[in-house]
Amino acid sequence: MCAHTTVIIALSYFSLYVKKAKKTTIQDLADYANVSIGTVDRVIHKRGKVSPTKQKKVEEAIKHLNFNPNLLARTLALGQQFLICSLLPKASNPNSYWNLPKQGVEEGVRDYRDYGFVCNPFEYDLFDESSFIENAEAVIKMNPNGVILAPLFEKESINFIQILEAKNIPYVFIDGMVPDQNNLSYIGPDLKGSGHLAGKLMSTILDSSDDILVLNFVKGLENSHINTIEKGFREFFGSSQETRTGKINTLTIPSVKEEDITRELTKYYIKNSGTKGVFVTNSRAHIIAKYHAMYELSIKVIGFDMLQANILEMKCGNIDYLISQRPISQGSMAIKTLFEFFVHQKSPLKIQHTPLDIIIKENIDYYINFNESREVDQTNT
Amino acid sequence: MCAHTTVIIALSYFSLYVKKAKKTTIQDLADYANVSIGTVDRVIHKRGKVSPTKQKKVEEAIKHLNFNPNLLARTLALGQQFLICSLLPKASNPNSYWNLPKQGVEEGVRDYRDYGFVCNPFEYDLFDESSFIENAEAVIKMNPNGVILAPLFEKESINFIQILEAKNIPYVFIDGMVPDQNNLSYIGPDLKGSGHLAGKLMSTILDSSDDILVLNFVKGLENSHINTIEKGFREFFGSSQETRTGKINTLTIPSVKEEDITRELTKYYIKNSGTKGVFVTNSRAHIIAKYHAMYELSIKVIGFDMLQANILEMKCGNIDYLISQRPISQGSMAIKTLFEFFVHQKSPLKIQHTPLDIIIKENIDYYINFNESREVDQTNT
DNA sequence: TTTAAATTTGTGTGCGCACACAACTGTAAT
DNA sequence: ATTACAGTTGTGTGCGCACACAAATTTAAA
Repeated sequence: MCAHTTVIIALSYFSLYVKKAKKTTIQDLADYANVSIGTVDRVIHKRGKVSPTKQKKVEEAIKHLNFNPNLLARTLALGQQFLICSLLPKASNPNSYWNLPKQGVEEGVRDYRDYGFVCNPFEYDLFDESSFIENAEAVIKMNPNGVILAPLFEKESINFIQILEAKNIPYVFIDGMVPDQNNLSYIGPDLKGSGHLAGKLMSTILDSSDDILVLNFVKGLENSHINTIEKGFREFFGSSQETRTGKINTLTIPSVKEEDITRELTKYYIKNSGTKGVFVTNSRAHIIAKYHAMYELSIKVIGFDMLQANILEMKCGNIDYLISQRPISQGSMAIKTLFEFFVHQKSPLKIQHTPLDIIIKENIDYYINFNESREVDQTNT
Repeated sequence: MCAHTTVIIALSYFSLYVKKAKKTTIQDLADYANVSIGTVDRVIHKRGKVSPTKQKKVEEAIKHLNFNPNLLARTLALGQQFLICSLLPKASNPNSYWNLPKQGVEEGVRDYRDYGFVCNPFEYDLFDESSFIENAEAVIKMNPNGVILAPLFEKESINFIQILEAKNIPYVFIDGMVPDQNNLSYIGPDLKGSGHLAGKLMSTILDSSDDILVLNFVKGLENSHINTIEKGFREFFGSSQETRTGKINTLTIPSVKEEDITRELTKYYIKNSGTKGVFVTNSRAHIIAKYHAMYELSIKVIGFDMLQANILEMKCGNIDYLISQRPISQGSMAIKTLFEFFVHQKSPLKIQHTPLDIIIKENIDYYINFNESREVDQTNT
């Protein structure tokens, strides 16, 4: 203890102000309570085997000295690893939507690498349930500490979840969710709200007599939550003051092949020439934007997410609004949520809605690369 | 080395998959290069005194084994403290703008507490240069490791900065900046762009014949960057396709007292009854929103930032658009930037523009409390 | 050739914590 | 009174790293 004091004096001589922020350690607690650090340790971790007298003294010391354990030291001592498995749809190409949450997860893991966080990504085919099942089994085999899941296939997800719960593995949903589950948290948009917002935006750029098309580019079962989005969209116009005279139609194109899409759109537009606005319920607004440009149609377009292709079309003026649900943040927040849960022992909110960013030509540049802004890796000084 | 191997086997027996993520340590490097950790240390820190042969061997080991130092251990060993001083305007009340960056700074510091980050906030009077000078001197006296500065008083800021540079203390600007300085980074909005965006939004809700008022609530020298914002606003209409026939006037009210404001507004509106939209160049849009409500004027309002008062007025329909420049993020990013610089040795981008979020009634809820969403502090399991 | 002085290497300590283990207390059984 | 045995309490080790210092090696000087 004597030596300890000397050190503090020597340091405070060196830099007077800095050292007063000295944090209290378990040794400080032990000194204060006149016990050994072993006893302090027992109190902190509730291991029992401590006499009531000392128990109380230590607890008082913790309060009095405002003790907060140094998580760096704790992590170092425990040497634990946190294996996180993500189970997300496979991105069809380098610029497609599902790269973004994945990128966010990677960023998050990088932040917590030293805390022993490791991520093992699994990807399933968006159009193939059996691929989901296979990958889910692979995840289970890894016996991870935590799971990040985009539960696009509801039924299969529930099966998966049940195994996770049996093995006591916490999981968070991102991008979409299955209701009434014991997930640690859901991180993603309020789907209904996003449809509602799209409705509002559409109403500001159209007259009430204009016809609207709700366009679903979908294949197979991908649409688990698209229904919710469209419902929100229609609800907006239902509850709106202004009485619309224009129609709102829905067109679902169950294909992503260009010729199919072109044919279906042409069929639709020839029949519905009063269409003045299109709401695309996923991230593929760029497809119809290109179509409009090709046939010189001046039809308003609202879609989701800042894919490279969407950014381009917006800058050309072929997309009017994009609603971003911060896919990258979803990934990094999922990791951060698990980190807080495991390391800081904090239970997250069960629902963490990501903001719905309204993107137009005038503010799009500030969103591009915002997440990557700190990735410059140049040694300083 | 033998003992070491045994440990790995024993652990991998226990949990097969987790352990394969074992990270390489300086001891691994030493073993690989047939030197002691001391030599490895010298190579890593470029302390010299290493023979070329071993130098190369160690460097090869670093590459071959993909060594990344454990920053937790490093931080723990160094036991260093990073004292950050923030120098921001004082918030006039608990709900005013300047609480938000401050809050962000606090959040950031909490994240990096264990890394020895400590913040000492200084606040100056927004309307009093001498208060700035006093506080700047106090900051210098603290001899901090880094500084976060909102340089509202340009001249005084430059003086302050020069001292910082002489003492080799890195500093970041938030919210506003002084051009051509050696700041580590600027974190905040693109001011001109924010005016531009406001112009765009205004144009979507007004006819081209409507008159517009640009309203500056200002006192003293607070307006260093308000000029830039207004310039961006006017530039939008200058460059816009549509030829406006309506006027754009500017009114500057050099007071924050209610009776002054009411009088000036009334004087203005009586003379300019064609006014259909108001652009408030700072966070005080709620003031004029209340005025409009009182006198039953249906005039569109666009302003900045999600203060409690602005949120309320927006929900009542008295504010049409709010542009948020993410003040909380600015604070936390400033800390994160300094953290990356000090701990990870990463130089940040010199300009980190925060996104300009477009807030309307339909998406405002998703922004409220988004930053606080992970603050639930309940022990789990 | 011996000694001194660089130069290059290796070792020991501590950062704050968790955990295994050793060393104490006291009480009940023999 | 002696042993046994819980119930307590204290000590030692290592996590990965930085840094002070000691040891070993080479080189220069005498």
